[in-house]
Amino acid sequence: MYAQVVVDVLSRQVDRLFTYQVPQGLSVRPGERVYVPFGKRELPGLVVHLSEDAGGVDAEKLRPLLGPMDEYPLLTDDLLELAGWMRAHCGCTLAQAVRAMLPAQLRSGSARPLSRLAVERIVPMEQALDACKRAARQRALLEALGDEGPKRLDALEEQVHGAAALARALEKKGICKVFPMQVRRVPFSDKVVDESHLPTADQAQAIVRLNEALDNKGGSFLLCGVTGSGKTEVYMHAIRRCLNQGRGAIVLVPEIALTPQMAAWFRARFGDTAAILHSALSKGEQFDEWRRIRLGEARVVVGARSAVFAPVESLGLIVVDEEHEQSYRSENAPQYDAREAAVERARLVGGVAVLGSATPMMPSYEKALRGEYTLLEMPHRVQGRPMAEVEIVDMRRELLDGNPSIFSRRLRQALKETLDRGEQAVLFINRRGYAGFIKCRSCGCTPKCPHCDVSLTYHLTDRSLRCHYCGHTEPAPQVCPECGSRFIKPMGIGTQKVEQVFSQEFPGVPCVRLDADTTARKDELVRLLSDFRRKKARVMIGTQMVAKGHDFPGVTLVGVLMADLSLNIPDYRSEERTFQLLTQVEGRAGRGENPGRVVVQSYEPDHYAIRLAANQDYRAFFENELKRRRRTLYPPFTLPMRVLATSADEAEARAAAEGLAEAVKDWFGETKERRRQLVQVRAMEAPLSRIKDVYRHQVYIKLYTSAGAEALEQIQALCREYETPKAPLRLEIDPPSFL
DNA sequence: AGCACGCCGACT
DNA sequence: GTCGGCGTGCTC
Repeated sequence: MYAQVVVDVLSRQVDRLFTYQVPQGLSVRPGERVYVPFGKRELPGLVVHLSEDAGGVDAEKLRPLLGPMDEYPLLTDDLLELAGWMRAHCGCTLAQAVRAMLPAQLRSGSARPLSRLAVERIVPMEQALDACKRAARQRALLEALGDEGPKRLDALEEQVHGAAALARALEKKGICKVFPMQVRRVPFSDKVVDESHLPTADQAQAIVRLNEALDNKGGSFLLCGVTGSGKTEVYMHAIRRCLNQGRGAIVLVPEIALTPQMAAWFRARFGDTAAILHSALSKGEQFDEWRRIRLGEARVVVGARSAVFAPVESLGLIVVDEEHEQSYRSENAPQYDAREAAVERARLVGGVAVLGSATPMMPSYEKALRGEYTLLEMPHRVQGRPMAEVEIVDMRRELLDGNPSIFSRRLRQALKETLDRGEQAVLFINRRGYAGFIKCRSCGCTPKCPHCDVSLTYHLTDRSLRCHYCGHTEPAPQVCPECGSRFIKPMGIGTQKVEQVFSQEFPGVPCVRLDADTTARKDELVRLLSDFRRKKARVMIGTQMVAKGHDFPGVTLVGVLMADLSLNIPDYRSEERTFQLLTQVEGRAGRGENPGRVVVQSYEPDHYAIRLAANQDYRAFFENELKRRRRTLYPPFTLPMRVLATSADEAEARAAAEGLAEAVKDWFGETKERRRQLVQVRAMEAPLSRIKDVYRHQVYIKLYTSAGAEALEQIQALCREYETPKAPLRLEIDPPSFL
């Protein structure tokens, strides 16, 4: 018998399977970890399959594997297949893919199942009590211990002081046994509360379609439902169906630590059947949850991105909630996209994948329209609640009318009314826009790159405007090129500023500020959120994080201070992000009994992203944006990518980038067909041209979507060819930013 | 990735 | 004469 093994070495040069003899009398299964001799070393590896013959390799060369590392296979068969898919689609090695699928603690070796001392009576109760007639406290311990097998000493200590010492004494007498008992670190209540409401018509329809798919061959779905339409309820029904079929389910959420309600819900509804995986758990807790899943004790998994690899046996359903969230893309190797991995994994197991959002990513919705996913729409809120009423305030007008404050008259008035009624408000400011673009306060225009249709970035050092995509540079204008106004200057205010102005205008009103500074620690963030939910604060001022999926029933007013900030960050997705952000933040208003109201302040009040977000009209936004993407050649019509060359030696970085750019140009120039696949290639300095004395050059490459896997592989191969030990090249496909 | 083997400068 | 620099090359 022979085993094909992925050896735990990350290098590309060993990115293949190695065949080992399985020694007589040893049995290993696919998915199992084994120790193998590798050169002079002994390394962990993972068996991917077994065969009767050596598979063409010279049988003399084959060495025997040393033996299994664990008691059971760590990966399910579908995960082994998924690892192969990742190598093909994420440009990672098999070993990297496998590592991503295993809890980190398994590698460090310190992953011992946590055990606590427990005590168990080993003789009949009567005999035991008889033996300690004169020891009242030992008898007390025996009684506390009762008849139901072993109990943990730390639990007994609460009833009988000094339980440990007493137990030792009883052990000496041969009455009891003290031993370490394995415990789970996260205790769950196993009460199952089923509070399912009668589904709305929208929900019922979605549920029917998902059930149908679960009962048959599976499929991929895009659940597009407005904020407050009750997508979670739909997930719940699908999960129940799946469990009833004897299969398991995975629910991915963007950042579970921020939405403790989600975890609480699942615990309440599924009790011990649910496992929660997220980064706020200790490594040990994560491992315990992982093991419970692997051993089949937990069959519903809720977790962040990496939970898509949870080793659920006979998986039937994967839900990706808020599928538009950036956090589903992994930035460091392996660079996978959890949405794509979810769809692929569901396909491998013949199950169902559901991507849900009020504002799906452009490519997802486009796939749904093309039929790659089945589109399920939920255009109405539950219980017939109306969408919040959205008002857009033109900040150019405010300036003209002599109000230079960051609060418009409308917003100030609305805040006052809301606070007078004893209700709560959220003030949202998108600080990511701080990246430094310039904007004319009179006409609202922002200079854009003539080649790339993204905002130009203001560089203070030489007062220039630069394009982060193509490197185009021009001097910053003194007067607005559109209207001649002198009020053209860098934009951006922060949360501190808002807080300061707010407390001046509304003295004594308690407010919380929520941004990266105040929430460096996760528990601090959770505390601020719960303070606000419990109404200890009346107003919450925050960045993006206030927009995300929170349910604050007391909030009836949402103020968006500068809707334009995210509109002008130099990224082709800034229109899409602005629409998503505004739609989500507007969805925070009026989730309780009282109707919601939203005031959006903007210097570009007529921009389609702002207008259509106010109407919560996803479809119209999509159509509009798709037209722009077609015209400006961005996804889903093209695939932008860049190769980053970094080196302590500037000349090396430049040479690597320029060499690669030439080679790419040449390769695509070779045939007529390839020429049609390429939009552009260009080598340049990276926008952040030096970080910590490491020089950065980049090659910007844009391909038409028609270019297949072959083109991508070629680019990867050229990267390997043109990198040097001192100037490594890293390919980033559709990177989140070009800095 | 490691850890070899392999061929050229300053030290006991 | 050796110890040791890190440049290629292989690992079932």
